[in-house]
Amino acid sequence: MPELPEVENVVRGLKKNILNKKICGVEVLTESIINGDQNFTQKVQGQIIEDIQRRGKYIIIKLNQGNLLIHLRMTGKLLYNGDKDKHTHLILYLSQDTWLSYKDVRKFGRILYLSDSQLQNYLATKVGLEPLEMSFEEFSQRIMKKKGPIKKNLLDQGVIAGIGNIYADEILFASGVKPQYPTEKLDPADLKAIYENIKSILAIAIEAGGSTIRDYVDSTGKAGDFQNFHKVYGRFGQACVRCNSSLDKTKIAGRTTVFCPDCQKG
DNA sequence: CGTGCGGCCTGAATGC
DNA sequence: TGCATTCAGGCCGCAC
Repeated sequence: MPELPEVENVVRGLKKNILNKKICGVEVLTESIINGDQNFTQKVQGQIIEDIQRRGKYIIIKLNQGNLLIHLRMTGKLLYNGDKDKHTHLILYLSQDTWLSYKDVRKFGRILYLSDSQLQNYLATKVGLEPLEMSFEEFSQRIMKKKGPIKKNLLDQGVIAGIGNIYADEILFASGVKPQYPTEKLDPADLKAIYENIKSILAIAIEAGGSTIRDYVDSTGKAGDFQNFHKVYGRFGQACVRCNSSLDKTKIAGRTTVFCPDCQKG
Protein backbone atom coordinates (compact mmCIF):
# COMPACT_ATOMS: atom_id res chain seq x y z
CA MET A 1 0.00 0.00 0.00
CA PRO A 2 1.96 2.97 -1.21
CA GLU A 3 2.33 5.76 1.35
CA LEU A 4 4.67 8.73 1.13
CA PRO A 5 7.99 6.81 1.15
CA GLU A 6 6.82 4.41 -1.56
CA VAL A 7 5.39 7.19 -3.72
CA GLU A 8 8.62 9.17 -3.33
CA ASN A 9 10.59 6.18 -4.61
CA VAL A 10 8.27 5.84 -7.60
CA VAL A 11 8.78 9.52 -8.41
CA ARG A 12 12.58 9.23 -8.11
CA GLY A 13 12.58 6.26 -10.47
CA LEU A 14 10.38 8.00 -13.02
CA LYS A 15 12.64 11.05 -12.99
CA LYS A 16 15.51 8.88 -14.15
CA ASN A 17 13.59 7.42 -17.05
CA ILE A 18 10.74 9.46 -18.51
CA LEU A 19 11.73 13.11 -18.09
CA ASN A 20 11.57 15.12 -21.33
CA LYS A 21 10.04 12.22 -23.23
CA LYS A 22 7.04 12.74 -25.51
CA ILE A 23 3.75 10.90 -25.06
CA CYS A 24 3.36 9.50 -28.57
CA GLY A 25 0.37 7.26 -27.96
CA VAL A 26 -2.24 6.42 -25.34
CA GLU A 27 -3.95 3.07 -24.76
CA VAL A 28 -6.83 3.11 -22.30
CA LEU A 29 -7.73 -0.44 -21.24
CA THR A 30 -9.95 0.38 -18.24
CA GLU A 31 -12.07 3.53 -18.41
CA SER A 32 -12.68 3.78 -14.67
CA ILE A 33 -8.98 4.46 -14.02
CA ILE A 34 -9.31 7.80 -15.84
CA ASN A 35 -12.79 8.41 -14.36
CA GLY A 36 -14.30 7.80 -17.77
CA ASP A 37 -12.75 10.96 -19.25
CA GLN A 38 -13.70 10.70 -22.92
CA ASN A 39 -11.14 13.33 -23.96
CA PHE A 40 -8.21 11.85 -22.03
CA THR A 41 -6.25 10.62 -25.05
CA GLN A 42 -6.76 13.85 -26.95
CA LYS A 43 -5.59 15.93 -23.98
CA VAL A 44 -2.47 13.89 -23.27
CA GLN A 45 -1.20 12.73 -26.65
CA GLY A 46 1.70 14.69 -28.13
CA GLN A 47 2.69 16.28 -24.84
CA ILE A 48 6.17 16.43 -23.33
CA ILE A 49 6.84 15.24 -19.77
CA GLU A 50 8.48 18.27 -18.20
CA ASP A 51 8.67 17.34 -14.54
CA ILE A 52 7.56 14.73 -12.00
CA GLN A 53 6.65 15.72 -8.47
CA ARG A 54 5.13 14.24 -5.33
CA ARG A 55 2.56 15.88 -3.09
CA GLY A 56 1.46 13.70 -0.16
CA LYS A 57 0.64 10.35 -1.75
CA TYR A 58 -0.04 11.92 -5.14
CA ILE A 59 2.25 11.73 -8.15
CA ILE A 60 2.10 14.76 -10.42
CA ILE A 61 3.42 14.43 -13.95
CA LYS A 62 3.79 17.95 -15.34
CA LEU A 63 3.18 18.17 -19.07
CA ASN A 64 3.87 21.15 -21.30
CA GLN A 65 0.13 21.81 -21.01
CA GLY A 66 -1.58 20.60 -17.88
CA ASN A 67 -0.81 17.69 -15.56
CA LEU A 68 -1.47 14.07 -14.79
CA LEU A 69 -2.53 13.62 -11.18
CA ILE A 70 -1.99 10.02 -10.14
CA HIS A 71 -3.00 8.18 -6.99
CA LEU A 72 -1.94 4.54 -6.57
CA ARG A 73 -4.32 3.85 -3.66
CA MET A 74 -3.78 0.25 -2.53
CA THR A 75 -2.27 -1.79 -5.32
CA GLY A 76 -1.48 0.65 -8.12
CA LYS A 77 1.88 0.50 -9.88
CA LEU A 78 3.46 2.79 -12.44
CA LEU A 79 5.95 0.75 -14.39
CA TYR A 80 8.59 1.83 -16.86
CA ASN A 81 8.71 -0.64 -19.76
CA GLY A 82 6.74 -3.12 -17.63
CA ASP A 83 5.01 -6.17 -19.08
CA LYS A 84 1.34 -6.04 -19.98
CA ASP A 85 -1.12 -8.38 -18.28
CA LYS A 86 -4.79 -8.55 -17.30
CA HIS A 87 -4.25 -5.90 -14.59
CA THR A 88 -2.76 -3.32 -16.95
CA HIS A 89 -5.25 -0.46 -17.34
CA LEU A 90 -3.39 2.33 -19.12
CA ILE A 91 -0.29 2.53 -21.30
CA LEU A 92 1.44 5.75 -22.31
CA TYR A 93 3.71 5.10 -25.26
CA LEU A 94 6.76 7.36 -25.06
CA SER A 95 9.54 8.43 -27.38
CA GLN A 96 12.56 6.12 -27.98
CA ASP A 97 10.27 3.04 -28.04
CA THR A 98 9.67 3.17 -24.29
CA TRP A 99 6.41 3.17 -22.34
CA LEU A 100 4.86 3.83 -18.97
CA SER A 101 2.09 1.51 -17.88
CA TYR A 102 -0.38 1.56 -15.01
CA LYS A 103 -1.15 -1.76 -13.37
CA ASP A 104 -3.60 -2.16 -10.50
CA VAL A 105 -5.10 -5.45 -9.29
CA ARG A 106 -7.95 -3.77 -7.43
CA LYS A 107 -8.54 -0.83 -9.77
CA PHE A 108 -8.77 1.64 -6.88
CA GLY A 109 -6.19 4.04 -8.28
CA ARG A 110 -6.89 7.01 -10.54
CA ILE A 111 -5.05 8.92 -13.25
CA LEU A 112 -6.63 12.27 -14.04
CA TYR A 113 -5.74 14.98 -16.49
CA LEU A 114 -6.03 18.39 -14.79
CA SER A 115 -5.18 21.89 -15.97
CA ASP A 116 -2.74 23.91 -13.85
CA SER A 117 -5.56 25.79 -12.12
CA GLN A 118 -7.60 22.63 -11.55
CA LEU A 119 -4.55 20.99 -10.03
CA GLN A 120 -3.76 23.91 -7.75
CA ASN A 121 -7.36 24.06 -6.63
CA TYR A 122 -7.49 20.32 -5.96
CA LEU A 123 -4.28 20.28 -3.92
CA ALA A 124 -5.21 23.40 -1.98
CA THR A 125 -8.56 22.02 -0.86
CA LYS A 126 -7.67 18.37 -0.20
CA VAL A 127 -4.01 18.00 0.60
CA GLY A 128 -2.54 19.17 3.91
CA LEU A 129 0.98 19.81 5.19
CA GLU A 130 3.93 18.17 3.49
CA PRO A 131 5.44 16.20 6.40
CA LEU A 132 9.09 16.53 5.41
CA GLU A 133 8.76 20.30 5.00
CA MET A 134 6.39 21.37 7.77
CA SER A 135 7.65 23.31 10.80
CA PHE A 136 6.83 22.22 14.33
CA GLU A 137 4.57 25.26 14.73
CA GLU A 138 2.59 24.42 11.60
CA PHE A 139 2.24 20.80 12.68
CA SER A 140 1.12 21.49 16.24
CA GLN A 141 -1.31 24.21 15.19
CA ARG A 142 -2.99 21.96 12.63
CA ILE A 143 -3.13 18.81 14.70
CA MET A 144 -4.35 20.52 17.87
CA LYS A 145 -7.43 21.79 16.03
CA LYS A 146 -8.51 18.15 15.86
CA LYS A 147 -10.05 15.88 18.44
CA GLY A 148 -10.22 12.14 18.98
CA PRO A 149 -7.65 9.39 18.50
CA ILE A 150 -4.29 10.77 17.38
CA LYS A 151 -3.93 8.03 14.77
CA LYS A 152 -7.15 9.06 13.06
CA ASN A 153 -5.79 12.58 12.67
CA LEU A 154 -2.36 11.45 11.45
CA LEU A 155 -4.23 9.56 8.72
CA ASP A 156 -6.27 12.65 7.75
CA GLN A 157 -4.71 13.74 4.45
CA GLY A 158 -6.19 17.22 4.84
CA VAL A 159 -4.11 17.72 7.99
CA ILE A 160 -0.82 16.06 7.02
CA ALA A 161 -0.42 14.46 3.62
CA GLY A 162 1.26 11.13 3.03
CA ILE A 163 0.92 9.06 6.20
CA GLY A 164 -1.04 5.80 5.88
CA ASN A 165 -1.72 2.85 8.13
CA ILE A 166 1.81 1.43 8.31
CA TYR A 167 3.65 4.65 9.11
CA ALA A 168 0.98 5.96 11.50
CA ASP A 169 1.48 2.90 13.72
CA GLU A 170 5.28 3.05 13.45
CA ILE A 171 5.39 6.79 14.23
CA LEU A 172 3.18 6.42 17.31
CA PHE A 173 5.16 3.45 18.62
CA ALA A 174 8.41 5.38 18.26
CA SER A 175 6.77 8.32 20.04
CA GLY A 176 5.54 6.21 22.96
CA VAL A 177 1.90 7.28 22.49
CA LYS A 178 -1.02 4.89 21.99
CA PRO A 179 -2.88 5.33 18.67
CA GLN A 180 -6.19 5.81 20.53
CA TYR A 181 -4.78 8.56 22.78
CA PRO A 182 -6.99 11.68 22.45
CA THR A 183 -5.32 14.38 20.37
CA GLU A 184 -6.56 17.12 22.70
CA LYS A 185 -4.69 15.56 25.64
CA LEU A 186 -1.27 15.48 23.98
CA ASP A 187 1.31 17.49 25.92
CA PRO A 188 4.13 19.49 24.26
CA ALA A 189 6.63 16.66 24.72
CA ASP A 190 4.28 14.19 22.98
CA LEU A 191 3.77 16.62 20.11
CA LYS A 192 7.47 17.16 19.71
CA ALA A 193 8.16 13.42 19.73
CA ILE A 194 5.45 12.73 17.15
CA TYR A 195 6.71 15.59 14.97
CA GLU A 196 10.32 14.35 15.09
CA ASN A 197 9.32 10.74 14.43
CA ILE A 198 7.16 11.69 11.43
CA LYS A 199 10.23 13.30 9.89
CA SER A 200 12.79 10.65 10.79
CA ILE A 201 10.73 7.53 10.08
CA LEU A 202 9.52 8.79 6.71
CA ALA A 203 13.06 9.84 5.76
CA ILE A 204 14.59 6.51 6.77
CA ALA A 205 11.80 4.61 4.99
CA ILE A 206 12.43 6.59 1.79
CA GLU A 207 16.12 5.72 1.88
CA ALA A 208 15.24 2.04 2.48
CA GLY A 209 13.16 2.09 -0.71
CA GLY A 210 9.81 2.05 1.12
CA SER A 211 7.88 -0.92 2.57
CA THR A 212 6.82 -3.91 0.47
CA ILE A 213 4.02 -5.76 2.27
CA ARG A 214 2.39 -7.62 -0.58
CA ASP A 215 3.34 -6.26 -3.91
CA TYR A 216 4.67 -2.70 -3.82
CA VAL A 217 7.48 -2.07 -6.30
CA ASP A 218 8.88 1.16 -7.71
CA SER A 219 8.72 2.10 -11.40
CA THR A 220 11.68 -0.16 -12.17
CA GLY A 221 10.11 -3.16 -10.41
CA LYS A 222 12.27 -2.95 -7.30
CA ALA A 223 10.78 -3.86 -3.89
CA GLY A 224 11.45 -1.94 -0.67
CA ASP A 225 13.32 -2.99 2.48
CA PHE A 226 11.67 -0.98 5.23
CA GLN A 227 9.18 -3.77 6.07
CA ASN A 228 12.13 -5.51 7.72
CA PHE A 229 12.37 -2.63 10.19
CA HIS A 230 8.69 -2.41 11.18
CA LYS A 231 8.38 -2.55 14.93
CA VAL A 232 4.58 -2.85 15.28
CA TYR A 233 2.83 -3.03 11.88
CA GLY A 234 2.03 -6.68 11.12
CA ARG A 235 3.48 -7.83 14.47
CA PHE A 236 0.30 -8.37 16.53
CA GLY A 237 0.91 -10.93 19.28
CA GLN A 238 4.67 -10.72 18.93
CA ALA A 239 7.01 -9.29 21.56
CA CYS A 240 7.51 -5.54 21.81
CA VAL A 241 11.09 -4.73 20.79
CA ARG A 242 11.29 -2.18 23.61
CA CYS A 243 9.67 -3.87 26.64
CA ASN A 244 8.98 -7.45 25.52
CA SER A 245 5.22 -7.24 26.21
CA SER A 246 2.88 -8.89 23.73
CA LEU A 247 1.73 -6.36 21.11
CA ASP A 248 -2.00 -5.63 21.09
CA LYS A 249 -4.41 -4.98 18.22
CA THR A 250 -7.49 -2.80 17.76
CA LYS A 251 -9.37 -0.89 15.04
CA ILE A 252 -9.12 2.87 14.64
CA ALA A 253 -10.89 4.75 11.86
CA GLY A 254 -11.67 1.37 10.30
CA ARG A 255 -8.05 0.26 10.16
CA THR A 256 -6.15 -2.49 11.90
CA THR A 257 -3.92 -0.88 14.50
CA VAL A 258 -1.06 -2.57 16.37
CA PHE A 259 0.54 -1.06 19.45
CA CYS A 260 2.31 -1.92 22.69
CA PRO A 261 -0.11 -1.91 25.67
CA ASP A 262 2.72 -1.21 28.12
CA CYS A 263 5.28 1.21 26.69
CA GLN A 264 2.96 3.48 24.69
CA LYS A 265 1.13 5.90 26.95
CA GLY A 266 -2.64 6.46 27.05
C1' DC B 1 -19.94 21.93 8.66
C1' DG B 2 -18.07 17.61 10.50
C1' DT B 3 -18.25 12.58 11.21
C1' DG B 4 -18.75 7.81 10.24
C1' DC B 5 -19.55 4.18 7.28
C1' DG B 6 -20.49 1.63 2.85
C1' DG B 7 -18.64 1.00 -1.72
C1' DC B 8 -15.13 0.29 -4.80
C1' DC B 9 -12.11 -4.24 -6.23
C1' DT B 10 -9.34 -8.66 -6.23
C1' DG B 11 -6.55 -12.26 -4.27
C1' DA B 12 -4.73 -14.42 -0.22
C1' DA B 13 -5.80 -16.31 4.03
C1' DT B 14 -8.91 -18.34 7.01
C1' DG B 15 -13.15 -21.01 8.41
C1' DC B 16 -16.18 -24.91 8.05
C1' DT C 1 -10.41 -30.90 -0.73
C1' DG C 2 -13.45 -27.38 -1.87
C1' DC C 3 -16.38 -23.80 -1.26
C1' DA C 4 -17.67 -19.57 1.37
C1' DT C 5 -16.31 -15.81 4.14
C1' DT C 6 -13.13 -12.48 5.84
C1' DC C 7 -9.48 -9.34 5.45
C1' DA C 8 -6.31 -5.98 3.42
C1' DG C 9 -6.86 -0.08 3.67
C1' DG C 10 -7.18 4.79 0.73
C1' DC C 11 -10.47 7.83 -0.55
C1' DC C 12 -15.04 9.28 -2.32
C1' DG C 13 -19.80 10.05 -1.63
C1' DC C 14 -23.69 9.95 1.05
C1' DA C 15 -26.60 9.91 5.28
C1' DC C 16 -27.12 12.01 9.58
